[in-house]
Amino acid sequence: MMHDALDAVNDSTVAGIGRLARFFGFSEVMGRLYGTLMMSPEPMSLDELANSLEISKGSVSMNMRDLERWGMAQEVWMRGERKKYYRAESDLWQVIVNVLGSREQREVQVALDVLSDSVGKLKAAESELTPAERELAEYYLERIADLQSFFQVAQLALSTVLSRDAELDLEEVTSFDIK
Amino acid sequence: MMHDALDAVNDSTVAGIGRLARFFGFSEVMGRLYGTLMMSPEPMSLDELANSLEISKGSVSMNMRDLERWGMAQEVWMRGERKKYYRAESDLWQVIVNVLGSREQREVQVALDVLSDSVGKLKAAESELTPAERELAEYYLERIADLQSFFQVAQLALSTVLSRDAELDLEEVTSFDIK
DNA sequence: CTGTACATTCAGAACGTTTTGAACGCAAAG
DNA sequence: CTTTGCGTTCAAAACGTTCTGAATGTACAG
Repeated sequence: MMHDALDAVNDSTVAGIGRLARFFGFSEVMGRLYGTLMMSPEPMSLDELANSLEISKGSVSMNMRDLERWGMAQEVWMRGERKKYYRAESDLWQVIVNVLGSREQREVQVALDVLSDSVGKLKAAESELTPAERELAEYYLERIADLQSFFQVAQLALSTVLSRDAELDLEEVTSFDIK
Repeated sequence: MMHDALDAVNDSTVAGIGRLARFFGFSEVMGRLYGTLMMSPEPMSLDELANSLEISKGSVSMNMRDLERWGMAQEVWMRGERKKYYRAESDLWQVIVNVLGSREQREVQVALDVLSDSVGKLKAAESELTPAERELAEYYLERIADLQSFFQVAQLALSTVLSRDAELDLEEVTSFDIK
């Protein structure tokens, strides 16, 4: 009923975003739902989504909840309708900021905490160590210092990205007009 | 036999790197192997690794091959030894450059290729479309343009990071001496 | 209050991934 | 040539994750 090319483009975009989602540690279904919404001019109901992706309504329900949690989709109230409708957060930079801000930043912080805890343990135990153990402890401290530097850079990079105005970046690059 | 604190630090570091590996889309075992090597002052043999992590030799063999492919570990020839020994690539920036350079960059390129293919399809089909379909095609082109901008920024960011001297970044931040 | 139309939950099934260990290959030593 | 010690492979098993669909919850309409 609809032109083949439209279907094909829709499918490959949805598949691509699904792939991307998986790559970033989300479920593939989440990505496909997001892609489907993004390619729909109108908000879609749970049933429409389940139908479009040929998955169960239960799965749609749970995955849409996750998408909402990540700020990747929002509920839309359609007057006179009892169904829930969703639309994709269309500002991709907002999505990135949401994910980096809550997930990645927390991850880095946990890593740094574990490392400084380790340093504490090693220093506390220092006096009880044999000379051979002490040498190993020194080695551990060096390796841990490397990891700390690494995560500190990551943290700095994250907060830099997060404090930037996303719109600006987008403008800059689109104006390059790379073919 | 070894002091508890040393064991505890080793374990939590190995676990942390395993967690991180999983987070970045690698297998957790790969991360733990890398962590174990990084925390070992001496190169380790497959048997030592299998023993240390309490996993099968087969698994160690396969995962070490992957680690080598990613440039995260290197084989070390010990003279007079028939065993293979490995050491971790200790420059974390080199590891990042390896991964971003081969994996992420390819991923972005694939996405961009699919998108421009879609644009081609839509333009080619334009003349065969009904007015309603044409409107949808326009909408698709807008969304695809958004995605293209997004991936172009990603590509730009990647090549910027990759062309930088990694050592430099590390210095900059360590000199901040963030507590 | 009852029926209807939806959304949500969750146990079990389906599925995909990872691990294991036995079999095999290979090279050095005897 | 045979044995020994190691690494590699791969089919089967274990495991973890995701999906399904029936049961349940919820809110509105009549």
